[in-house]
Amino acid sequence: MGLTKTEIFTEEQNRLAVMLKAIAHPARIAILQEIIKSNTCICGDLVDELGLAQPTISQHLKELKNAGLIQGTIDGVSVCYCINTPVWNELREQMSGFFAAFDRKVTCC
Amino acid sequence: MGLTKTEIFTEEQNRLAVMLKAIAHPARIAILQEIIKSNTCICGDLVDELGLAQPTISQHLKELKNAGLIQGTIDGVSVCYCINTPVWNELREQMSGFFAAFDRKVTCC
DNA sequence: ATTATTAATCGCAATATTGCAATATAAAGT
DNA sequence: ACTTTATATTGCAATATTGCGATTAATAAT
Repeated sequence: MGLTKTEIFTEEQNRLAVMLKAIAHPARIAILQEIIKSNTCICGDLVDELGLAQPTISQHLKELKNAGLIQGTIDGVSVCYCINTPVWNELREQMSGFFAAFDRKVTCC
Repeated sequence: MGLTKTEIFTEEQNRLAVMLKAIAHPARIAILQEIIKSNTCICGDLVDELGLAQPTISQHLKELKNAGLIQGTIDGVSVCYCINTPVWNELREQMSGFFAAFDRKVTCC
């Protein structure tokens, strides 16, 4: 085994899991924070900023891109990464729905 | 290798990664949604609701509990699970900080 | 053409995750 | 004490993730 049973869950649940899984790593959180702070980022900047090797950063960027959270545009020799707004908004809405659902509950076991 | 370099990241980044990693699975998203909807939940309800075996649900509950997102109270033969409000609020604030940081940015590469 | 510069890919070893059958634990009812 | 009910733990096979050295690809500068 070792394979997630995606077929028994809704499309929304699977989508949200993919997006959150992409963020759920300290390096990728740091990368996203850096991109948000600087608006755009190239791989080399992140290698200098965080203490990780270039292939490692490149792979994390790839995972964030696969999840749709960031987009990369070729800019000469380098690649310019930035937040992919539509997907970012999708995530924001999913999460706020999540939080809103609990919002006013206080009673617990 | 195969070990995340937690030491080079901030405490906040690592904390957020742990919380998001716990949520980042469709089964655990479904479990959290069910708990939020019903306010409290026992393991057996979730086994009936989702199509997963009892040990599998139990393990997912354990991971959510380890991350601090839920808490379980023994209630006779069963265990009553509910959202752990302080940690849930911590997550909410971290995420809203995240979203707020990007909020008004539109320019991209 | 040659050489930097920048980023992606490959290959690998170490480790983590996923799902479940089998089993164990523990409280409640008889 | 015995049985039922509800959950946790163990052990295992399949798969996924993590990090990086070595290499490759592709553009830019000389």
